[in-house]
Amino acid sequence: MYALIDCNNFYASCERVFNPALRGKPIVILSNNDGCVIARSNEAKACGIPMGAPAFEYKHVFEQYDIHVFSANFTLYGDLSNRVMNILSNYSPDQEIYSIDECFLKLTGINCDLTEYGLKMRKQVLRWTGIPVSVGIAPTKSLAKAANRIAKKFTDKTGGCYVIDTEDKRLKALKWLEVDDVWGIGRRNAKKIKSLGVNKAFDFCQLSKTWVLKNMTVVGMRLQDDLNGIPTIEMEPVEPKQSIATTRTFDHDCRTFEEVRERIVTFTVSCAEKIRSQHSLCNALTVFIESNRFKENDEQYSNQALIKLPFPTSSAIELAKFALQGLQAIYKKGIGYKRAGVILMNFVPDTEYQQSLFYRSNPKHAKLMQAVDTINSKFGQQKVRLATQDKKIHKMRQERLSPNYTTKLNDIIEIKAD
DNA sequence: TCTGGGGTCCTAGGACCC
DNA sequence: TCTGGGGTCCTAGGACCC
Repeated sequence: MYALIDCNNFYASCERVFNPALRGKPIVILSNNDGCVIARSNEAKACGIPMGAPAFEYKHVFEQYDIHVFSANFTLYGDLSNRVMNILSNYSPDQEIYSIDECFLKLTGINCDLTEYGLKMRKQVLRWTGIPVSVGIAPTKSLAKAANRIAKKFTDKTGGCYVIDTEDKRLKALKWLEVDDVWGIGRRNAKKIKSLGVNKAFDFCQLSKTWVLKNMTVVGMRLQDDLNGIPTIEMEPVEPKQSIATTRTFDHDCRTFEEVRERIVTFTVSCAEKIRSQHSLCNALTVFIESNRFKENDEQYSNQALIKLPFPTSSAIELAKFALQGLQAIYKKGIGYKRAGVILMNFVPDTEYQQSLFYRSNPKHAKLMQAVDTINSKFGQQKVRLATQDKKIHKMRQERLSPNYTTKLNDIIEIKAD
């Protein structure tokens, strides 16, 4: 059996942990630059605020319903996530952390009553961290996802844990679950499936293999089996990432090459720091730039450049040079750029790689970067920067940021008493 | 004025090989 | 008039997830 444990309205719950007065009140969390709504409490959902709502368009709704608005505080959410995952790891040796707010546990060899087991997890996480979670348990991962949905939707009845352990329960769940809510069926495929008059997960399982293969590739066929109770989607071991990206939407349109160049270098430096921390070197990178798609009257342009490196490296200095080659190749004058990014890929471990006959990474850089990483981790992000980066650190708009309650040790933080 | 970010997997089609 | 057959590797783009 597999369990899927999912934190309820995770970001909103994190804000509530240290500000209990917010319990029962509507909360929304905004993306970078306070752009879009990326998380909502149940109360905020009830006010009709959709996921991804642009903050400026919904300003009046926030005021009308007295909604508490927060800038995303990923430091806080990341730390609380670690605590939740740590607790849950005690319930099975086989844990897959699937995202910041959910994980799978393989419950092989657990002989007690599974509903009790799930409720125990929920209770302990709530008491130790203040984060409410829902637990779904079933014979396959996609069914555990479905069970989790039931647990969450009918918390009053289920107490926050639902187990699919009989054929009757499996069929009942699939006949209840909408096709668009099936894990692995996205907007595009849901539309295709619905055009056949199929609306429930159960009916999706009845579709012919030929149709599924043709329209949804082998991914769809695996999902069908998994929903039918044949475990097909396995636990995934933690492995180093295959690509690492830093991408941003800017708070204004950048119209000069220098401005865009500075951002690209900063993104590259950030990516380089990330691959070093997973002990990889990269062999290729992509740079992309995009105009402002919301300004329909402006000339639209977007492009990307893939640069293959002559040698594998994780040196920010070398990577920045290659990234700028890419930028130069695609940069077009006269465009207002609104978004850009850098993606590193084709990784090899930093301990074992093929030396090129003619080119190699500057051997001094490895030590230099190590020193930079040490300094920055001790004294704060970007204390040591490349000269091509901006003199001042690019500050995001974060007008409603909560304190880093759990990770900021130097400051005294006032926590409101419950 | 303002509109998110970071990943994975799969496939079709092109380039190349003998 | 007529133009082989069977592979592999790579990449861009599209689907999905949170």
